[in-house]
Amino acid sequence: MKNTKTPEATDSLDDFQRECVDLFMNAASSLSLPRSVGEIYGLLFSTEEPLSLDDVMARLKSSRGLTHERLRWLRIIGAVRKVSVPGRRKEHFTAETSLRRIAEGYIRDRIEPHLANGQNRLINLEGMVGAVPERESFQRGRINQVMNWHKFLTRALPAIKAIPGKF
Amino acid sequence: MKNTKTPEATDSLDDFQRECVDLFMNAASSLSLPRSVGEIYGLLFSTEEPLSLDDVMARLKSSRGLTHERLRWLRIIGAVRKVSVPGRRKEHFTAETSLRRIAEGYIRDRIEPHLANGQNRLINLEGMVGAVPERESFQRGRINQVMNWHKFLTRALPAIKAIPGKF
DNA sequence: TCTAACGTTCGATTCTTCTTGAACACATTT
DNA sequence: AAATGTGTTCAAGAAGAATCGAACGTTAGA
Repeated sequence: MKNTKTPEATDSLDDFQRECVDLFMNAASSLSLPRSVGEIYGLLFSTEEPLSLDDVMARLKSSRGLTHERLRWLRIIGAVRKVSVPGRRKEHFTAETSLRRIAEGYIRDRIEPHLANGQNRLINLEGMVGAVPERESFQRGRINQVMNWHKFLTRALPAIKAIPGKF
Repeated sequence: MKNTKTPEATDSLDDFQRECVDLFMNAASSLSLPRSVGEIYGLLFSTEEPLSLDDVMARLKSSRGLTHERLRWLRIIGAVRKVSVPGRRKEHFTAETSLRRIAEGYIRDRIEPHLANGQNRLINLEGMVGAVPERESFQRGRINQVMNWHKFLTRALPAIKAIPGKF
């Protein structure tokens, strides 16, 4: 008879893990992220030992493709780290618990690119001002407004790194 | 022959408006909000005079129900203000241009409720610690971590109101 | 080199969310 | 009160996003 089970660690979740999975699933959807992102993060957050892709897949009963996709996203953002487990060939993953680092990654990958793009669009907008002369001053005012936002955000975002304290 | 057009103001957008609509539509979807939210905000942002629900509907060629729904959402968040236009019966709307106020509204309505809820869940989580004795210290560490996040966020969010400057 | 284990990609399917349009409710004017 | 203008709600259809699973690549060890 062949052994079809993983060597250690059960496939089912304990209460603590179930509750964490649920907690982060909710958090994810209230940030408008896919539920499965929160689900996976919650599992890793509540599990002491690093898990492989197959471990995660088995415990959350989701597909290989999806699990892979979400783990990759979490890794890019910096919410999950790849760790090598001695004696095992598979890649293993563990949760990053520094909110600061996660926020930095999220900002870097999801917000800053849009800010940079917005810069170009602003320049573009300026070329359209004054097609109707009586609206020119209103339109210039609006562009100014957006430039202020832009300036504020490009200053405020890096400031997060400078906030003291552990979080 | 009956007059089926609105008394003043054309139904079509000028270049400046079109560009703003597009700009905010993109911004909305990169914040994972419905595109139509950005579309409506962009129109109001780029239009000097307040617009009625029917004005918005006509110019964006979208349905009554949707336009109503989105305008209400924008109003609740505080990104759009209701203004009364003398001599007109309909309600009219105009864009709030203070990023600070918009952010405050968004935080108040979409983030703080989840934080409050998270508080309860944390208490709940604490009851589950130690079902397996050897995991107890790990689990306590995690709960501590989340409590730190919570503490940080409940301090950081109100701090936004205190940031000096116009934005 | 061959084989087996593992990681990655992608078309098809399922599920959510957005959007529409028409019905309803409420207020204002005649 | 009737008629008209206006605001709100909701069931059903359309569009889009999340998910699955099988096929394909890649790497490690025999």
